[in-house]
Amino acid sequence: MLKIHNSLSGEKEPLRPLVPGKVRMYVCGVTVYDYIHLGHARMLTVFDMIQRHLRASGLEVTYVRNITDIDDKIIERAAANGEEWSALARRFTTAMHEDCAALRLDPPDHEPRATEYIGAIVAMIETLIAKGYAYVAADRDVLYAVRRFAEYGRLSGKRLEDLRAGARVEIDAAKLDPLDFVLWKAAKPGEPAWPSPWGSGRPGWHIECSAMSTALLGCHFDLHGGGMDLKFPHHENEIAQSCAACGTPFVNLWLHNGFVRINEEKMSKSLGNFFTVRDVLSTLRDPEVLRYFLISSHYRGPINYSAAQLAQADETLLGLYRALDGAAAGGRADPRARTRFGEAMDDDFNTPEALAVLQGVARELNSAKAAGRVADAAEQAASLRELGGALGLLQQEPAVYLKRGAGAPVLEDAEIDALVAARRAARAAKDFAEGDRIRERLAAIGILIEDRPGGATQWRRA
RNA sequence: GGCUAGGUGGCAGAAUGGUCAUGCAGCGGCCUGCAAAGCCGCGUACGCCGGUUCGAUUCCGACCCUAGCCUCCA
Repeated sequence: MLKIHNSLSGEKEPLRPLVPGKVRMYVCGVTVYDYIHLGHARMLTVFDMIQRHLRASGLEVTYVRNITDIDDKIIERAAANGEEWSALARRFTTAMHEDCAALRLDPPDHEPRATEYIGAIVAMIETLIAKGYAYVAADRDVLYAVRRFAEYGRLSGKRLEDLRAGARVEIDAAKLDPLDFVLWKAAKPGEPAWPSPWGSGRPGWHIECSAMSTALLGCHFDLHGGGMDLKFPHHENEIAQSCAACGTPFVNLWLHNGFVRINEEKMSKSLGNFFTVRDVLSTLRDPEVLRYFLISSHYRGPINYSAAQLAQADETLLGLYRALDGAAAGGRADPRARTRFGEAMDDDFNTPEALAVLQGVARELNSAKAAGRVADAAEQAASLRELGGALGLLQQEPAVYLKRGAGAPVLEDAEIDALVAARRAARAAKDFAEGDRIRERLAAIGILIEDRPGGATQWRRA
């Protein structure tokens, strides 16, 4: 039975889809004004993992992940570059898609862009004004009147008075309440703008998500996710907008992933301590290492990033591929491993536990290989591939994976094969000194030799 | 200041009221010409102080510490 931690209640709850067998899920995607960083990578990977497990559980999933392609930062960055804002947004959307593909993320079923939904956004704001939840301020911005929504603060566990007391924002004279937020921003000269009943302007960030999720999933749907930092105010505001406009409940389960930290601090642009996905990937043997690292701790907890941690993930993944290497294909997965794995994943997507199941399978696989139990080994290999696949791992050809190194190769594969053959000949002639010399020469350039029973030799890049 | 998560062995990281997490690193053994890989085994881990209990890392309370949110943010 699948249980999921709901940010709304703070407890694990069974997933009860509104339409039996079907799950509608919305995740706040990225604002495309720069290359995505590791924080985005974690969010994207976590919800990809979740989406995969829901489907693997037999549910029909509609996964929506938006793109914010118009906002202040896009406009600023484009102006700084002397670039058209829409060109910049397109450029970084393409870059994000490349990074997602490298991480082997399934594309969402829908990937709406805010600028494609201006009509729906304007309509929703009109409804909010008509129902008395929004007002046009003196500066022509349209604001949401937070005090009109009784439930405001429920998701984040905050009360309006506390928020006001701690508010670090300067009181804006145009606002009825300091916490009122912008639905529609009146355009300043030279800024991109769309026509509206309140004059030309552009949507605020919060209303985009409400309008897009409602347009694609309806007023009331099952799952909504995003990074921890979006809980307040973004998700709180979405609830206020959607509930008020639709007059129905909005989302049943809210999921929030933890942060990526650098030296125990949140990684963020403002702290200047962020790493882009493409920079990190360029240092790795394979993007799968990053994926493994990102799911090796529970999605809700923080994860501390360092090169040492990635090296550890690399070593561990390598061990899994080594186990797979040389095992016969075609076995059937072990039902007990499948059950243990499923139970771990059903328990609020406990990927560390699921990974531990994989390790157990790998150990049995290695034992079977060492004992020459070919059929056993094939069965365990099938388990590893199937369960690894459920996490988006271990789908590559082991022999190919093992030979891949992190940087540019010093020697071509064929040259290495020749040296390995020379070593084999030397050893066959009992010239161990020569054999060892070759091995050391290869080791010096990061090529490691592993002799297999029966005289075969596997090499890999360190 | 308000609110919310946490503090587990050298490192990373789960579960759990009494028995094994798991991985990386380390040590010993087997295997190997020697290695590597693999397998087997090893290490008195649960922030601090009280309480509940036959028994607490696990439940309760106080305290200390860390991180996050309260402004854009995955």
